[in-house]
Amino acid sequence: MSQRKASGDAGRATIRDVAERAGVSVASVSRVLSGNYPVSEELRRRVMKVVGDLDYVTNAHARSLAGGGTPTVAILINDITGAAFAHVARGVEGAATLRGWLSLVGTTGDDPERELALVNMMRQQGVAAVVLLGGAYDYDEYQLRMARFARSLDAAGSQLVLVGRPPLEGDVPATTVDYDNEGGAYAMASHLLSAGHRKVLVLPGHAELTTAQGRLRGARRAFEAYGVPFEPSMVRHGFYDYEHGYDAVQESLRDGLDFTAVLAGTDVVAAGAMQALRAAGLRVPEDVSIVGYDDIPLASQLTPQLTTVHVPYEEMGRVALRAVADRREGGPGRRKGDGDHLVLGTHVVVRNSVRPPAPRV
Amino acid sequence: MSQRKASGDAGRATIRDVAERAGVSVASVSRVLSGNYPVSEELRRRVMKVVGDLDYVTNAHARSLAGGGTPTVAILINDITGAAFAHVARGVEGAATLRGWLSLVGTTGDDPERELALVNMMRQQGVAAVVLLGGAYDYDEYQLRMARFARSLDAAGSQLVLVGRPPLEGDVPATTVDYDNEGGAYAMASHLLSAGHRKVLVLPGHAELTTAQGRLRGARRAFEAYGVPFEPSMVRHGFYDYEHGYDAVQESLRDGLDFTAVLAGTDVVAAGAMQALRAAGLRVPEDVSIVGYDDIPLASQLTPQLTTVHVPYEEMGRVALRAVADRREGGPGRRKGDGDHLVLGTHVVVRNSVRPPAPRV
DNA sequence: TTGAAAGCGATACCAT
DNA sequence: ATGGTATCGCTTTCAA
Repeated sequence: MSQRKASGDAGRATIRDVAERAGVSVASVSRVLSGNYPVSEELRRRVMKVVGDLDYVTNAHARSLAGGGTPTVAILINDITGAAFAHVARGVEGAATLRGWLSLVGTTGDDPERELALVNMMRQQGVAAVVLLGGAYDYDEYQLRMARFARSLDAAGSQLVLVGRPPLEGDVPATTVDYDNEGGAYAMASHLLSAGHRKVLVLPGHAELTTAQGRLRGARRAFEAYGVPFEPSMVRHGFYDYEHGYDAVQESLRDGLDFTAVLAGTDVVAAGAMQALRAAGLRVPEDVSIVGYDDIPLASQLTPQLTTVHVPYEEMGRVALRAVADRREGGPGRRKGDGDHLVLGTHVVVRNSVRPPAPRV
Repeated sequence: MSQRKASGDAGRATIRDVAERAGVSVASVSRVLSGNYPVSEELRRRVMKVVGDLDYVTNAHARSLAGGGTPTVAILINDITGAAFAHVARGVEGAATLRGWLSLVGTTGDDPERELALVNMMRQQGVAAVVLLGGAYDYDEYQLRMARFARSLDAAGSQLVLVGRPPLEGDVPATTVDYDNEGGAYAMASHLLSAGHRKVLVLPGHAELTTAQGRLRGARRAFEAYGVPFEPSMVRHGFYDYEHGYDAVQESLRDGLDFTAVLAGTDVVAAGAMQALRAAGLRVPEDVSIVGYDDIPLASQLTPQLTTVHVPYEEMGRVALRAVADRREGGPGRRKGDGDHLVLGTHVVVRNSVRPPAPRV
């Protein structure tokens, strides 16, 4: 009987417990378990037997400290509840798990304080990378903030990855995985214009949000291309939620705005708009056409099914993780400190929510 | 200049770097940072200055090893993409963050192998608890599997928490946070019956899934209470997805089944059913009524808005985390090894998808 | 192939 | 109030 522990049940078994009980050295146990070193069949057998008996698992903290350790990615998001987030997260988590990596998740709730606290927490954890998800509110301070994160993480041997927002300015050690936001909006608006719509209610999202800005730019460009004047009065800003879509349409109707189509900033906003239209006795798409953006499952679950812009969220997640992994292994011909910028394509998915405008009354 | 590191930039700064540079002992630095010990103002100032300059953060692994460390909860789920999951996760994550805890996330994809691998991985991480989310497929092996998880985790000073599924049988050290699944189904079915419906198409979900079983039981009990015969031929099993709802209704229609209402196992299934009904030229709720289950945002975004059963997902998440925290601190009058079973209430949310059945043709 | 021992970075006990 | 140091559990030279 060993002196310390009466008889092996106090707390968690350690590698030493396994070694003693198997009558071998801790080094040997370590080697058997890591599997990255030649060991005799006999040794492996004896060790594994004890490991099974004791239901032993390695202490990840000790392992990390000593050099080994499972890489971990941290996913940070404003609100875990969005469908778009879920798909990016699935992409990241799936790719991470495939490589045996772990995924941490944190929500910032749009609070810079919490964001900072979380980034530091992740830095303490020694994560391989911090992945920031979703559009950002591009205030003055924002660029500095992110640059600081990037450098802190980089200095600690970690990385900052921005997903779904524009790359940072200047020479900042961060990777960006983005999608052709403006292009998608351009194509979507063109679709509406080519169907004959000229009076379009535009609900791009919150004015300070990078994604909303891009979508608005794309729409405006399409109008220009079609030689159709873009009326600022037809633009209503607001959050990317159902209520905003509902309220914006309801108010526009009340204000006597004249429109034959709604270009919504997201599918959820489109859903709200649709409901408001119907509440006002208007039919979709017979009286008013509606298009969304994101192509989350909701888009095809609405009636009529929504014509929208497909964004490859899950793939973005996978791409982000691959970028992290590549970079860790000293990516091909890539200076450390270099910022990568990857852009994935978007495309319009035509369903049943658009019809040519009804002849003017 | 110290001998090892040329000049403080190799990798991450350690507590020793901070101590040297501040001209104090590592013990002092530790005390300043932990803040759980009296230190002079002067010392604190000097240390914090250096900490700022070096952008130092403590190594979480070392800290854990040495005794301290941030508690972490692991959330395990089949598919991260479900709305119900998102809300439970938000509850858990929110409550965790509130306490300064971290949240790990893993997806099992319905694969027992991956589930086991993940549980072990979490055990290695020394998590405070593993929270398993969502209904389970209750095969024979299931109970044994979970019991094994529970004991392993318990032996390692961790915990197993089951959320959204029935408690385990026997004396297993696991906590269960569940909702009144059967009661909700009973109420929902009663609502339909009291509106006059007698021919109801029931889509409870996959037959082996605990949640589906409970919902089916609830429905059956309601029929009995109303003295209405429950026709097995009116029940169609399938996955909890949009396609199942669509296909089940389409096939039922094709098979000439006679029904005036659909009792769907989830809101998503209801959405699919709704679409299929409309594709067949039937109006909701004028021709056929529909009810769902879960009360995810989708339910109120559909047209007509769905009458459904509200499940307090987010609260379940919070409750689960609180249970973990309580237990860690030696919960009030609770033997270690005791399994807790918490059940939250559900209730029907009446919206616009139900009408009394149309007079028979 | 296997074992002994030196760290990894922090905490906390024991001195001072 | 502050400093020295054993220790946490594991990996990894270095020897044998």
